[in-house]
Amino acid sequence: MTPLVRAFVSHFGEMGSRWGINRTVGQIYALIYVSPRPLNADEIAEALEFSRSNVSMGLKELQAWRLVCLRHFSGDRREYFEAPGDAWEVFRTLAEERRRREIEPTLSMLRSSLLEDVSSEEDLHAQARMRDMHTLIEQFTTWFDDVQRLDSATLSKLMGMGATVHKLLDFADKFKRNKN
Amino acid sequence: MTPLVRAFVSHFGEMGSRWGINRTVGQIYALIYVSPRPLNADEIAEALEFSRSNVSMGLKELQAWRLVCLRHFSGDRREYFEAPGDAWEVFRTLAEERRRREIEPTLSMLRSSLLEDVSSEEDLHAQARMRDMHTLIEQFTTWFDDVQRLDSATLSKLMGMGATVHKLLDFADKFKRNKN
DNA sequence: CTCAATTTTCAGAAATTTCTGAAACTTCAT
DNA sequence: ATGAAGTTTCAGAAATTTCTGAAAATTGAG
Repeated sequence: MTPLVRAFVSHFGEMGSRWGINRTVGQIYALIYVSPRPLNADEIAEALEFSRSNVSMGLKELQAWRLVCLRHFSGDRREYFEAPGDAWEVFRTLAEERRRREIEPTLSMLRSSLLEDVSSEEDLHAQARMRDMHTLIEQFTTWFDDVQRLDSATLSKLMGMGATVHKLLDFADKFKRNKN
Repeated sequence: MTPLVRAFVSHFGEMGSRWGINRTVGQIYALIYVSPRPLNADEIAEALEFSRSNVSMGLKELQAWRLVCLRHFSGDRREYFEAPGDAWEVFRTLAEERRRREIEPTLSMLRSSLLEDVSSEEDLHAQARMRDMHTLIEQFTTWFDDVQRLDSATLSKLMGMGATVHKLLDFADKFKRNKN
Protein backbone atom coordinates (compact mmCIF):
# COMPACT_ATOMS: atom_id res chain seq x y z
CA MET A 1 0.00 0.00 0.00
CA THR A 2 1.23 3.46 -0.86
CA PRO A 3 1.18 6.18 1.82
CA LEU A 4 -1.78 7.83 0.08
CA VAL A 5 -3.84 4.66 0.20
CA ARG A 6 -2.68 3.90 3.70
CA ALA A 7 -3.93 7.28 4.95
CA PHE A 8 -7.31 6.78 3.30
CA VAL A 9 -7.69 3.26 4.65
CA SER A 10 -6.70 4.21 8.14
CA HIS A 11 -9.08 7.15 8.20
CA PHE A 12 -11.94 4.84 7.27
CA GLY A 13 -10.85 2.57 10.07
CA GLU A 14 -11.08 5.38 12.58
CA MET A 15 -14.41 6.65 11.30
CA GLY A 16 -15.87 3.17 11.08
CA SER A 17 -17.10 3.14 14.63
CA ARG A 18 -18.90 6.46 14.18
CA TRP A 19 -20.65 5.06 11.14
CA GLY A 20 -21.85 1.91 12.87
CA ILE A 21 -19.43 -0.46 11.21
CA ASN A 22 -16.25 -1.55 12.90
CA ARG A 23 -12.69 -0.57 12.22
CA THR A 24 -11.82 -3.67 10.23
CA VAL A 25 -14.87 -3.38 8.03
CA GLY A 26 -14.15 0.27 7.37
CA GLN A 27 -10.59 -0.44 6.31
CA ILE A 28 -11.58 -3.31 4.08
CA TYR A 29 -14.13 -1.17 2.32
CA ALA A 30 -11.68 1.69 1.87
CA LEU A 31 -9.10 -0.62 0.37
CA ILE A 32 -11.54 -2.14 -2.07
CA TYR A 33 -12.93 1.28 -2.91
CA VAL A 34 -9.64 2.75 -4.09
CA SER A 35 -8.28 -0.42 -5.64
CA PRO A 36 -7.94 -0.28 -9.43
CA ARG A 37 -9.07 -3.91 -9.71
CA PRO A 38 -11.18 -6.35 -7.67
CA LEU A 39 -9.38 -7.94 -4.72
CA ASN A 40 -9.68 -11.36 -3.17
CA ALA A 41 -9.80 -12.13 0.53
CA ASP A 42 -6.16 -13.16 0.76
CA GLU A 43 -4.93 -10.00 -0.89
CA ILE A 44 -6.98 -7.96 1.56
CA ALA A 45 -5.74 -9.93 4.55
CA GLU A 46 -2.17 -9.43 3.44
CA ALA A 47 -2.46 -5.73 2.68
CA LEU A 48 -4.18 -4.91 5.96
CA GLU A 49 -2.42 -7.56 8.07
CA PHE A 50 -5.67 -8.96 9.38
CA SER A 51 -6.33 -12.62 9.97
CA ARG A 52 -7.96 -14.37 7.08
CA SER A 53 -11.06 -15.08 9.15
CA ASN A 54 -11.44 -11.48 10.18
CA VAL A 55 -11.46 -10.50 6.52
CA SER A 56 -14.08 -13.13 5.85
CA MET A 57 -16.32 -11.67 8.56
CA GLY A 58 -15.74 -8.16 7.29
CA LEU A 59 -16.59 -9.05 3.73
CA LYS A 60 -19.73 -10.76 4.88
CA GLU A 61 -20.79 -7.59 6.65
CA LEU A 62 -19.98 -5.42 3.64
CA GLN A 63 -22.12 -7.70 1.55
CA ALA A 64 -24.94 -7.36 4.06
CA TRP A 65 -24.61 -3.58 3.65
CA ARG A 66 -24.54 -4.13 -0.13
CA LEU A 67 -21.41 -2.01 -0.34
CA VAL A 68 -19.29 -4.51 -2.22
CA CYS A 69 -20.09 -6.91 -4.97
CA LEU A 70 -18.70 -10.23 -6.00
CA ARG A 71 -16.78 -10.90 -9.16
CA HIS A 72 -15.30 -14.05 -10.61
CA PHE A 73 -12.43 -14.54 -13.01
CA SER A 74 -12.38 -17.56 -15.27
CA GLY A 75 -9.84 -20.11 -14.21
CA ASP A 76 -9.71 -18.74 -10.67
CA ARG A 77 -11.94 -20.18 -8.01
CA ARG A 78 -11.43 -17.37 -5.54
CA GLU A 79 -14.01 -14.68 -5.00
CA TYR A 80 -13.05 -11.13 -5.88
CA PHE A 81 -14.67 -8.04 -4.45
CA GLU A 82 -15.16 -4.59 -5.84
CA ALA A 83 -16.98 -1.45 -4.77
CA PRO A 84 -19.83 -0.26 -7.01
CA GLY A 85 -18.85 2.78 -9.01
CA ASP A 86 -21.97 4.93 -9.13
CA ALA A 87 -21.53 7.18 -6.11
CA TRP A 88 -25.20 8.10 -5.90
CA GLU A 89 -26.10 4.46 -5.98
CA VAL A 90 -23.81 3.89 -3.01
CA PHE A 91 -25.32 6.83 -1.20
CA ARG A 92 -28.81 5.51 -1.78
CA THR A 93 -27.89 2.03 -0.61
CA LEU A 94 -26.32 3.41 2.54
CA ALA A 95 -29.31 5.57 3.33
CA GLU A 96 -31.71 2.72 2.75
CA GLU A 97 -29.75 0.33 4.90
CA ARG A 98 -29.40 2.83 7.70
CA ARG A 99 -33.06 3.53 7.61
CA ARG A 100 -33.82 -0.16 7.93
CA ARG A 101 -31.48 -0.60 10.87
CA GLU A 102 -31.76 2.67 12.71
CA ILE A 103 -35.27 3.92 12.12
CA GLU A 104 -37.60 1.07 11.27
CA PRO A 105 -37.29 -0.69 14.66
CA THR A 106 -38.09 2.52 16.51
CA LEU A 107 -41.05 3.20 14.30
CA SER A 108 -42.55 -0.17 15.07
CA MET A 109 -41.93 0.20 18.79
CA LEU A 110 -43.70 3.57 18.70
CA ARG A 111 -46.63 2.15 16.79
CA SER A 112 -47.21 -0.55 19.33
CA SER A 113 -46.74 1.81 22.28
CA LEU A 114 -49.33 4.13 20.83
CA LEU A 115 -51.87 1.32 20.66
CA GLU A 116 -51.61 0.64 24.40
CA ASP A 117 -54.58 1.76 26.39
CA VAL A 118 -53.34 3.90 29.25
CA SER A 119 -55.01 6.22 31.74
CA SER A 120 -52.47 7.77 34.10
CA GLU A 121 -51.54 11.39 33.63
CA GLU A 122 -47.92 10.35 33.15
CA ASP A 123 -48.61 7.76 30.47
CA LEU A 124 -50.92 10.05 28.58
CA HIS A 125 -48.21 12.67 28.42
CA ALA A 126 -45.65 10.06 27.36
CA GLN A 127 -47.94 8.88 24.59
CA ALA A 128 -48.41 12.43 23.37
CA ARG A 129 -44.64 12.84 23.12
CA MET A 130 -44.33 9.51 21.34
CA ARG A 131 -47.00 10.56 18.92
CA ASP A 132 -44.96 13.67 18.05
CA MET A 133 -41.90 11.55 17.46
CA HIS A 134 -43.83 9.03 15.41
CA THR A 135 -45.35 11.70 13.20
CA LEU A 136 -41.99 13.27 12.55
CA ILE A 137 -40.22 10.06 11.67
CA GLU A 138 -43.08 8.86 9.52
CA GLN A 139 -43.11 12.12 7.60
CA PHE A 140 -39.38 12.04 7.13
CA THR A 141 -39.25 8.47 5.91
CA THR A 142 -42.15 8.96 3.54
CA TRP A 143 -40.29 11.84 1.98
CA PHE A 144 -37.12 9.83 1.94
CA ASP A 145 -38.75 6.87 0.23
CA ASP A 146 -39.89 9.23 -2.40
CA VAL A 147 -36.55 10.85 -3.00
CA GLN A 148 -34.96 7.45 -2.97
CA ARG A 149 -37.00 6.35 -5.91
CA LEU A 150 -35.49 9.07 -8.08
CA ASP A 151 -32.74 7.95 -10.45
CA SER A 152 -29.19 9.15 -9.96
CA ALA A 153 -29.44 11.89 -12.57
CA THR A 154 -32.58 13.45 -11.09
CA LEU A 155 -31.29 13.15 -7.55
CA SER A 156 -28.12 14.86 -8.55
CA LYS A 157 -30.12 17.64 -10.17
CA LEU A 158 -32.24 18.07 -7.04
CA MET A 159 -29.13 18.37 -4.92
CA GLY A 160 -27.55 20.68 -7.44
CA MET A 161 -30.40 23.11 -7.01
CA GLY A 162 -29.16 23.75 -3.52
CA ALA A 163 -29.91 27.31 -2.58
CA THR A 164 -32.96 27.47 -4.78
CA VAL A 165 -35.02 24.87 -2.96
CA HIS A 166 -36.85 27.38 -0.86
CA LYS A 167 -37.37 29.75 -3.75
CA LEU A 168 -38.85 26.87 -5.65
CA LEU A 169 -41.08 26.18 -2.68
CA ASP A 170 -42.34 29.75 -2.53
CA PHE A 171 -42.99 29.57 -6.20
CA ALA A 172 -44.93 26.32 -5.97
CA ASP A 173 -46.90 27.86 -3.16
CA LYS A 174 -47.95 30.92 -5.15
CA PHE A 175 -48.70 28.75 -8.14
CA LYS A 176 -51.03 26.61 -6.09
CA ARG A 177 -52.72 29.65 -4.57
CA ASN A 178 -53.41 31.11 -8.01
CA LYS A 179 -55.15 27.96 -9.08
CA ASN A 180 -57.61 27.97 -6.15
CA MET B 1 -41.59 4.25 35.80
CA THR B 2 -44.73 2.83 34.25
CA PRO B 3 -44.43 -0.17 31.89
CA LEU B 4 -45.12 2.10 28.91
CA VAL B 5 -42.27 4.43 29.80
CA ARG B 6 -40.05 1.52 30.70
CA ALA B 7 -40.52 0.00 27.23
CA PHE B 8 -39.73 3.27 25.50
CA VAL B 9 -36.65 3.89 27.63
CA SER B 10 -35.33 0.41 27.16
CA HIS B 11 -35.80 0.56 23.40
CA PHE B 12 -33.75 3.74 23.26
CA GLY B 13 -31.11 1.98 25.28
CA GLU B 14 -30.91 -0.83 22.76
CA MET B 15 -30.90 1.48 19.76
CA GLY B 16 -28.37 3.83 21.31
CA SER B 17 -25.37 1.94 20.03
CA ARG B 18 -26.72 1.97 16.47
CA TRP B 19 -27.12 5.71 16.72
CA GLY B 20 -23.60 6.37 17.93
CA ILE B 21 -24.53 7.16 21.52
CA ASN B 22 -24.30 4.58 24.24
CA ARG B 23 -27.01 2.69 26.04
CA THR B 24 -27.00 4.86 29.12
CA VAL B 25 -27.20 8.07 27.13
CA GLY B 26 -30.06 6.71 25.05
CA GLN B 27 -32.05 5.77 28.12
CA ILE B 28 -31.45 9.07 29.85
CA TYR B 29 -32.64 10.95 26.79
CA ALA B 30 -35.72 8.78 26.44
CA LEU B 31 -36.66 9.33 30.06
CA ILE B 32 -36.27 13.08 29.82
CA TYR B 33 -38.11 13.12 26.51
CA VAL B 34 -41.31 11.55 27.84
CA SER B 35 -41.20 13.16 31.25
CA PRO B 36 -43.98 15.67 31.87
CA ARG B 37 -41.56 17.94 33.77
CA PRO B 38 -37.81 18.61 33.87
CA LEU B 39 -35.79 16.06 35.85
CA ASN B 40 -32.65 16.45 37.91
CA ALA B 41 -29.71 14.11 37.89
CA ASP B 42 -30.68 12.30 41.09
CA GLU B 43 -34.17 11.58 39.84
CA ILE B 44 -32.70 10.15 36.65
CA ALA B 45 -30.17 8.05 38.52
CA GLU B 46 -32.89 6.66 40.73
CA ALA B 47 -35.36 5.93 37.95
CA LEU B 48 -32.81 4.17 35.75
CA GLU B 49 -30.74 2.68 38.58
CA PHE B 50 -27.50 4.11 37.22
CA SER B 51 -24.72 5.50 39.34
CA ARG B 52 -24.87 9.21 39.88
CA SER B 53 -21.61 9.71 38.03
CA ASN B 54 -22.80 7.76 35.04
CA VAL B 55 -25.80 10.05 34.81
CA SER B 56 -23.51 13.04 35.02
CA MET B 57 -21.45 11.75 32.08
CA GLY B 58 -24.57 10.96 30.11
CA LEU B 59 -26.05 14.39 30.64
CA LYS B 60 -22.82 15.99 29.59
CA GLU B 61 -22.92 14.05 26.36
CA LEU B 62 -26.55 14.93 25.72
CA GLN B 63 -25.65 18.57 26.21
CA ALA B 64 -22.83 18.19 23.71
CA TRP B 65 -25.40 16.82 21.27
CA ARG B 66 -27.66 19.75 22.22
CA LEU B 67 -30.49 17.31 22.82
CA VAL B 68 -31.35 18.47 26.33
CA CYS B 69 -31.45 21.87 27.88
CA LEU B 70 -30.93 23.12 31.37
CA ARG B 71 -33.60 24.62 33.58
CA HIS B 72 -33.48 26.07 37.06
CA PHE B 73 -36.16 26.38 39.69
CA SER B 74 -35.95 29.15 42.22
CA GLY B 75 -34.97 27.96 45.67
CA ASP B 76 -33.44 24.78 44.25
CA ARG B 77 -29.78 24.70 43.38
CA ARG B 78 -29.97 21.50 41.38
CA GLU B 79 -29.95 21.52 37.61
CA TYR B 80 -33.01 20.22 35.83
CA PHE B 81 -33.05 18.88 32.31
CA GLU B 82 -35.71 18.82 29.66
CA ALA B 83 -35.89 17.82 26.00
CA PRO B 84 -36.73 20.59 23.51
CA GLY B 85 -40.24 20.30 22.24
CA ASP B 86 -40.06 21.29 18.58
CA ALA B 87 -39.52 17.97 16.85
CA TRP B 88 -38.14 19.54 13.67
CA GLU B 89 -35.70 21.51 15.72
CA VAL B 90 -34.49 18.27 17.29
CA PHE B 91 -34.21 16.66 13.90
CA ARG B 92 -32.18 19.56 12.58
CA THR B 93 -29.85 19.53 15.57
CA LEU B 94 -29.29 15.84 15.21
CA ALA B 95 -28.53 16.11 11.52
CA GLU B 96 -26.17 18.98 12.06
CA GLU B 97 -24.31 17.25 14.82
CA ARG B 98 -24.00 14.04 12.87
CA ARG B 99 -22.71 15.89 9.91
CA ARG B 100 -20.06 17.56 12.04
CA ARG B 101 -18.94 14.26 13.57
CA GLU B 102 -19.40 11.80 10.76
CA ILE B 103 -18.84 13.72 7.57
CA GLU B 104 -16.69 16.78 8.19
CA PRO B 105 -13.56 14.83 9.24
CA THR B 106 -13.73 12.68 6.13
CA LEU B 107 -14.20 15.68 3.92
CA SER B 108 -11.08 17.30 5.28
CA MET B 109 -9.06 14.10 4.94
CA LEU B 110 -10.17 13.84 1.32
CA ARG B 111 -9.28 17.44 0.61
CA SER B 112 -5.75 17.00 1.87
CA SER B 113 -5.31 13.67 0.07
CA LEU B 114 -6.35 15.28 -3.17
CA LEU B 115 -3.68 17.94 -2.79
CA GLU B 116 -0.90 15.34 -2.63
CA ASP B 117 1.23 15.13 -5.70
CA VAL B 118 1.37 11.51 -6.80
CA SER B 119 2.55 9.75 -9.92
CA SER B 120 2.07 5.99 -9.65
CA GLU B 121 -0.75 4.40 -11.61
CA GLU B 122 -2.20 3.09 -8.36
CA ASP B 123 -2.22 6.45 -6.59
CA LEU B 124 -3.69 8.24 -9.57
CA HIS B 125 -6.56 5.79 -9.61
CA ALA B 126 -7.02 6.13 -5.86
CA GLN B 127 -7.15 9.91 -6.18
CA ALA B 128 -9.74 9.67 -8.93
CA ARG B 129 -11.94 7.57 -6.66
CA MET B 130 -11.40 9.95 -3.79
CA ARG B 131 -12.37 12.83 -6.04
CA ASP B 132 -15.68 11.08 -6.81
CA MET B 133 -16.34 10.62 -3.14
CA HIS B 134 -15.41 14.17 -2.33
CA THR B 135 -17.66 15.60 -5.00
CA LEU B 136 -20.59 13.56 -3.81
CA ILE B 137 -20.21 14.45 -0.17
CA GLU B 138 -19.62 18.10 -0.94
CA GLN B 139 -22.72 18.24 -3.07
CA PHE B 140 -24.78 16.51 -0.44
CA THR B 141 -23.64 18.71 2.40
CA THR B 142 -24.12 21.89 0.42
CA TRP B 143 -27.66 20.85 -0.23
CA PHE B 144 -28.11 19.88 3.38
CA ASP B 145 -26.80 23.19 4.67
CA ASP B 146 -29.34 24.86 2.54
CA VAL B 147 -32.25 22.77 3.67
CA GLN B 148 -31.08 23.16 7.22
CA ARG B 149 -31.44 26.89 7.06
CA LEU B 150 -35.17 26.57 6.39
CA ASP B 151 -37.44 27.17 9.37
CA SER B 152 -39.50 24.34 10.79
CA ALA B 153 -42.66 25.33 8.98
CA THR B 154 -41.04 25.44 5.53
CA LEU B 155 -39.12 22.25 6.14
CA SER B 156 -42.29 20.51 7.13
CA LYS B 157 -43.94 21.79 3.96
CA LEU B 158 -41.07 20.52 1.83
CA MET B 159 -41.34 17.10 3.39
CA GLY B 160 -45.08 17.16 3.08
CA MET B 161 -44.74 17.56 -0.65
CA GLY B 162 -43.36 14.06 -0.80
CA ALA B 163 -44.31 12.47 -4.04
CA THR B 164 -44.42 15.77 -5.86
CA VAL B 165 -40.74 16.58 -5.56
CA HIS B 166 -39.88 15.24 -8.94
CA LYS B 167 -42.88 16.87 -10.57
CA LEU B 168 -41.73 20.13 -9.10
CA LEU B 169 -38.31 19.46 -10.54
CA ASP B 170 -39.65 18.87 -14.02
CA PHE B 171 -41.60 22.04 -13.68
CA ALA B 172 -38.57 24.09 -12.58
CA ASP B 173 -36.70 22.61 -15.48
CA LYS B 174 -39.25 23.67 -18.07
CA PHE B 175 -39.55 27.05 -16.45
CA LYS B 176 -35.84 27.65 -16.72
CA ARG B 177 -35.76 26.49 -20.32
CA ASN B 178 -38.51 28.92 -21.29
CA LYS B 179 -36.56 31.80 -19.90
CA ASN B 180 -33.44 31.08 -22.00
C1' DC C 1 -14.59 33.43 53.89
C1' DT C 2 -16.77 28.94 55.24
C1' DC C 3 -19.30 25.15 54.56
C1' DA C 4 -22.68 22.17 52.85
C1' DA C 5 -24.96 20.87 48.59
C1' DT C 6 -24.13 19.45 44.16
C1' DT C 7 -21.51 18.23 40.12
C1' DT C 8 -17.40 16.44 37.85
C1' DT C 9 -13.35 13.68 37.34
C1' DC C 10 -10.86 9.58 37.19
C1' DA C 11 -8.68 5.00 38.10
C1' DG C 12 -9.81 0.63 37.87
C1' DA C 13 -13.74 -3.10 37.59
C1' DA C 14 -17.16 -5.00 34.64
C1' DA C 15 -19.15 -5.71 30.32
C1' DT C 16 -19.01 -5.75 25.52
C1' DT C 17 -16.98 -6.01 21.12
C1' DT C 18 -13.49 -7.35 18.04
C1' DC C 19 -9.97 -10.44 16.43
C1' DT C 20 -7.52 -14.79 15.93
C1' DG C 21 -6.20 -19.61 14.92
C1' DA C 22 -7.80 -24.00 14.51
C1' DA C 23 -11.18 -26.86 12.87
C1' DA C 24 -15.20 -27.67 10.04
C1' DC C 25 -17.31 -27.10 5.94
C1' DT C 26 -17.98 -26.39 0.77
C1' DT C 27 -16.85 -26.69 -3.88
C1' DC C 28 -15.17 -28.42 -7.89
C1' DA C 29 -11.58 -30.74 -10.96
C1' DT C 30 -10.01 -35.17 -11.64
C1' DA D 1 -15.42 -40.76 -4.50
C1' DT D 2 -11.10 -38.04 -3.41
C1' DG D 3 -8.56 -34.28 -2.21
C1' DA D 4 -6.85 -29.67 -2.91
C1' DA D 5 -8.28 -24.89 -2.83
C1' DG D 6 -10.96 -21.85 -0.77
C1' DT D 7 -14.45 -20.11 2.74
C1' DT D 8 -16.90 -19.97 7.12
C1' DT D 9 -17.59 -20.84 11.93
C1' DC D 10 -16.59 -20.46 16.59
C1' DA D 11 -14.43 -20.59 21.28
C1' DG D 12 -11.64 -18.02 23.71
C1' DA D 13 -7.84 -14.12 23.81
C1' DA D 14 -7.17 -9.28 23.24
C1' DA D 15 -8.76 -4.77 22.97
C1' DT D 16 -12.07 -1.38 23.73
C1' DT D 17 -15.86 0.76 25.90
C1' DT D 18 -18.83 1.57 29.65
C1' DC D 19 -19.82 1.98 34.47
C1' DT D 20 -18.85 2.69 39.33
C1' DG D 21 -17.44 4.59 43.81
C1' DA D 22 -14.42 7.52 45.96
C1' DA D 23 -12.32 11.73 45.91
C1' DA D 24 -11.78 16.38 44.02
C1' DA D 25 -13.76 20.49 42.37
C1' DT D 26 -17.33 23.88 42.06
C1' DT D 27 -21.06 26.65 43.51
C1' DG D 28 -23.67 29.79 46.12
C1' DA D 29 -25.98 30.93 50.67
C1' DG D 30 -25.00 32.85 54.94
